[in-house]
Amino acid sequence: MQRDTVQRRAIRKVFKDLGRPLSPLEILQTARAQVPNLGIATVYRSVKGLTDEGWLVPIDVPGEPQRYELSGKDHHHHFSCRQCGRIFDFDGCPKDLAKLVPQGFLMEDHEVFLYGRCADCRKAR
Amino acid sequence: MQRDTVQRRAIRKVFKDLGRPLSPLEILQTARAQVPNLGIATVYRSVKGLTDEGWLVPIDVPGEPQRYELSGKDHHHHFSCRQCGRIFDFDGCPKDLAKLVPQGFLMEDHEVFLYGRCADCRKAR
DNA sequence: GTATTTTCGATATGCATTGTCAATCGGGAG
DNA sequence: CTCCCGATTGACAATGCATATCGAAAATAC
Repeated sequence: MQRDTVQRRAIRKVFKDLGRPLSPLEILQTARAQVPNLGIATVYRSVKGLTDEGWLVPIDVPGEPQRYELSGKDHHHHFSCRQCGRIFDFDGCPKDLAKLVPQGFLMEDHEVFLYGRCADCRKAR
Repeated sequence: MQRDTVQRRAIRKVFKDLGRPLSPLEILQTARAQVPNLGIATVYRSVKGLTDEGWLVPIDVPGEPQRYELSGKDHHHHFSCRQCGRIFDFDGCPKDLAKLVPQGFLMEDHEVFLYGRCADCRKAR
């Protein structure tokens, strides 16, 4: 069974604190504040475990490494800040997607990505 | 200077014939109909050349290898068929994206991906 | 307390992509 | 048209990156 270790507690805390999709490297860097010599292998193992048990879900962002976020959120999409590289959630999605589907095609799912500057980066400069 | 070789002619022809975004492997497999022992390195080299001169543009599809398509098309997005794995273009895009941007964020760009079955795959079964 | 799982750190894998190099080809000079 | 040289090719090895695995040491659950 999955044990409750300081490393896994730290990783879970990182997700609950930041509340946005994180890459393995972001998880590592943030969790090291609590567990200084956390290994990247442990991050991958824990993420895999947490994904298998459904606590995390994988997120694919075009041209970026795999990220993960807490499962169970409402339907939403992602905003990528070109300056700081962070990914944020936003609620809602376009309502007129069905009109765009080509003749004869069947749409089962959709993804929307917005790119730009996040509030922090706009303020910073 | 760039020479006009049978390999590059074949690769350009593949893009003009298929008219959809192609991965290096798709290019290789299709172009081998004309140039049987075309090498993958040549595909990468040619694609890089064609991209540098602006004839191709790179396309990132979440969770998939890089693809390329002819430049100069009108604004459009991509449909990914879950059955055959091919990527198709579709025109137009949602008009109500601006409403979705979080407070204080600046949207500079957007991407939309649709997933499902293409017309061929729906017919096939 | 003891058996078992988990960790770390290094090393290994899988994959897409790039480099190497001898052999070949393209295309302008003659 | 033919020659010639540098650009290009194809096979293969090498890289880069994300991810997985290994074994000894440490931590956890019962």
